[in-house]
Amino acid sequence: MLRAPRGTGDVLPSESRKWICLEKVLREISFKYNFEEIRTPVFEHTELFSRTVGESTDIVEKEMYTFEDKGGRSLTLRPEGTAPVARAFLEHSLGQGPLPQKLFYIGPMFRYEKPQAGRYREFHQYGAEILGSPSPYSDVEIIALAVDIAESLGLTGTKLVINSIGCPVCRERYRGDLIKYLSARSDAVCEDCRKRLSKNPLRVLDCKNVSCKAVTSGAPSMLDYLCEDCQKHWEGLRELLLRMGLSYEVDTSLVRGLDYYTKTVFELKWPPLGAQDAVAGGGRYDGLVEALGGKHTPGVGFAMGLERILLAVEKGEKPFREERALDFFVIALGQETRLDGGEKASATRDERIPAAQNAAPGADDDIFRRGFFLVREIRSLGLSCDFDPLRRSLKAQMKQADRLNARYVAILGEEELEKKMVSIRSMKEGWQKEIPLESVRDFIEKEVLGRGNQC
RNA sequence: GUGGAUGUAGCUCAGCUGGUUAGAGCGCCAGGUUGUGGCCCUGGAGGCCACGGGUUCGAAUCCCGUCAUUCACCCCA
Repeated sequence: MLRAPRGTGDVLPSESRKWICLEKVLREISFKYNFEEIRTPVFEHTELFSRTVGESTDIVEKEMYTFEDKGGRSLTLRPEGTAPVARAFLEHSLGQGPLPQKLFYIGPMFRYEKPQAGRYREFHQYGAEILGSPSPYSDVEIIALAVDIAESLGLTGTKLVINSIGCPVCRERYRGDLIKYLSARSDAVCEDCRKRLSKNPLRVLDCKNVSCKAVTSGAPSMLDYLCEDCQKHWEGLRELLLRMGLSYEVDTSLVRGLDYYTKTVFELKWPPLGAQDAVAGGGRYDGLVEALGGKHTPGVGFAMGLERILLAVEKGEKPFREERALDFFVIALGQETRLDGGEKASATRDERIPAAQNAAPGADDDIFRRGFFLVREIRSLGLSCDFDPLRRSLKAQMKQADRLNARYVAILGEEELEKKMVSIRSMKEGWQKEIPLESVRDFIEKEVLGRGNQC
């Protein structure tokens, strides 16, 4: 049997309802913060990511889905959303419009990684970006948005972790000293870290290896190297967070894996998730737009892993309900109820269904046609409605209606047809009334509509 | 990429140290009710026991390999 590729998966109806709810919450909160949605392509020129995310990062080095199209272009399925937004910002000169631009996106991302709880090869991210504001107020707005979303979804007890990794100027100074410090102790760190030392020394800081931790605990801290501008920003950020009542933890080993970050970096963690507990992560990227050939345009943003969020929501205080609901189910009853002409129950499904499709039109057709018209009429009133095309027994159809969580059932049989009536039954309240065919519409408008149907 | 665990019906799982017709619950279909759902009862459909090889008189069961799933490391959302 052919299966979905490793690290990918189908979202079946019971799950897709949760996705719809989640996306609705995300959009509502985004609009509340005055962000507008942007949709960018699922693939981009490979160069966009290699230039911005960084050649030596894991993402670019080994996780990208890169391919050549028939025109010989090197393209890559986007592994993250910020660089594409920055590209679109430039391409459409959004910088010429009012600043800052506040944009959010929801969509699939791709990373060739070994799948694990809350980590997939195709995954979905929500992200929000503020372009054109250097103010720490924007940092805090981004963080507040992330926290607001988590709280709205019932995730209590999230942990906000922040750090500053400075700007290219002060980071370079720090980098020099850090390399000096680490080189002197290179035999005490793990093999991976010895490689990182030359490529990306900051990453040694968040190595979990015990001996590396021992070494890095005494290492110089980036926070002591911040230049005046970065220092002011860092202090402004912390003061604002404090005043907003957003509690945080400073973790100088928090180094985000993407090269474009400057100054503020942060993560929002939700510990019950286990190993993959970062539910949102982001930071400031003041050099990104410039690196893509634009004017200097500061930016801040974050991204949220939606599969991970969904996992968390299930474990949290407000899990999504997955109940389906139908307003009406129309049952048409003829003499020959079953379209399969009484095929043995032992027949398999596959054998029964073609029999149903080949049934010859009979005397019952009038009833079924009227039933079908009724379905259309109910739908035209704005209600959801379904019927059984297989002409099963009344009992079977009632059962089906029950399973579909139908609020009402309309029964159209010979008895009703003779009297030109329809039986309407409330599945929840249990009553059943006969209504003249021609006033069904009125009845539904009066009795059914307006009672409300919660989404 | 590294390490561990697991693969039996649509789903969740039994199947003892190898022994012949592979089970349960839920779900699905039908009947008990000549036209009424939920509860109950009865019957039915549905399994190359992940795949390939090996050991054995005999393998779902033991061994090896492959693939998949999963947890952790790495990294990240």
